[in-house]
Amino acid sequence: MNKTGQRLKSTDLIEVLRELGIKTSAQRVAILRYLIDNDSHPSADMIYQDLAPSTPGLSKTTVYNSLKLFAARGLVSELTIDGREQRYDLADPTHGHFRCTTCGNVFDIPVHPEPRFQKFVPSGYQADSYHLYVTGTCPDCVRKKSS
Amino acid sequence: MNKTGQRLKSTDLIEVLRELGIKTSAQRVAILRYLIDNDSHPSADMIYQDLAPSTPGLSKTTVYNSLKLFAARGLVSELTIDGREQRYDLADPTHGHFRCTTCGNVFDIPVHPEPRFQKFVPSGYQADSYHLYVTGTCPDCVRKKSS
DNA sequence: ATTCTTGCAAATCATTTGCACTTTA
DNA sequence: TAAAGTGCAAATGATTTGCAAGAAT
Repeated sequence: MNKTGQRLKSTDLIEVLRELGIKTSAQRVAILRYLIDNDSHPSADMIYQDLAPSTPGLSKTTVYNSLKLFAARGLVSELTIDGREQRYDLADPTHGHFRCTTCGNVFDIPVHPEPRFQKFVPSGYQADSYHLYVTGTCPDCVRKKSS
Repeated sequence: MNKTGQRLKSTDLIEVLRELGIKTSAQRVAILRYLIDNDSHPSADMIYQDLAPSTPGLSKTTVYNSLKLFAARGLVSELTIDGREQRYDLADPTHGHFRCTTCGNVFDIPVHPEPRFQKFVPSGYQADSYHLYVTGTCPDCVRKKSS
């Protein structure tokens, strides 16, 4: 379920892909829809597990292929937030990530004006993207610990 | 070779470990020295490959064990900067990282007053660490491209 | 029709684990 | 000497690769 609770029309998703020069397929549309509908920063495997029942014949290879392609086209960003596995997120430069070291969940944190990070980049370096990554305890886990 | 070009005495390294409640061993001292002498954000395997010739009998398992222990004690930080493998760095909250997407090298960037990131963290969340991660092109690669 | 995508299985590669042996405090 | 560390080899788990069959333009 996405933020607005509406199910996006496949034709809209197809258009998104076309605009990025990505050939469409039922699988790619399903994966894109999944990313839009879930704020869960999923791994390739999570996507596969969730989609497989409703997407007959979907293979994990295709999930990997599609995500890699989406990332190359700038549609999604690859979060390397956890040592072990790669996580994915719809590309959106206006937020960073907070990872709770207690429950392991990853939360978005708003980081509006990215340009303010420019000053940290030494001259000579050409920055393409900025990402703020914070580690700590989320509200739920803070509560549990204090009770 | 470290920044000052001096070879640190083993007794000093041993003291560092002891202060952190880490039992010492020849391997741990070698790994710590390596981290101090190299600003290369190495992976466990790079450390192993570089140290193996001069550290008879060193095993990759020990490199992993030591790094995990150092990280738990706050001596090093685990950089999850690349999808594939974990990278390590002497802990130092006063810098972020810049990864050149052309040559793959990782550079430190000074990010002095961390507290300035606090404002991005929504209330209720308890932040332990902040890390700014920038992606782009390093000066060397900028030069090569324009020539 | 031609080119790109898919999916299976096998291959890789980083990291972890089990366990007997060695070292440290 | 008790407790912790080490190293080998095997196990695990995520991701990639080769390749034949299927789908899109």
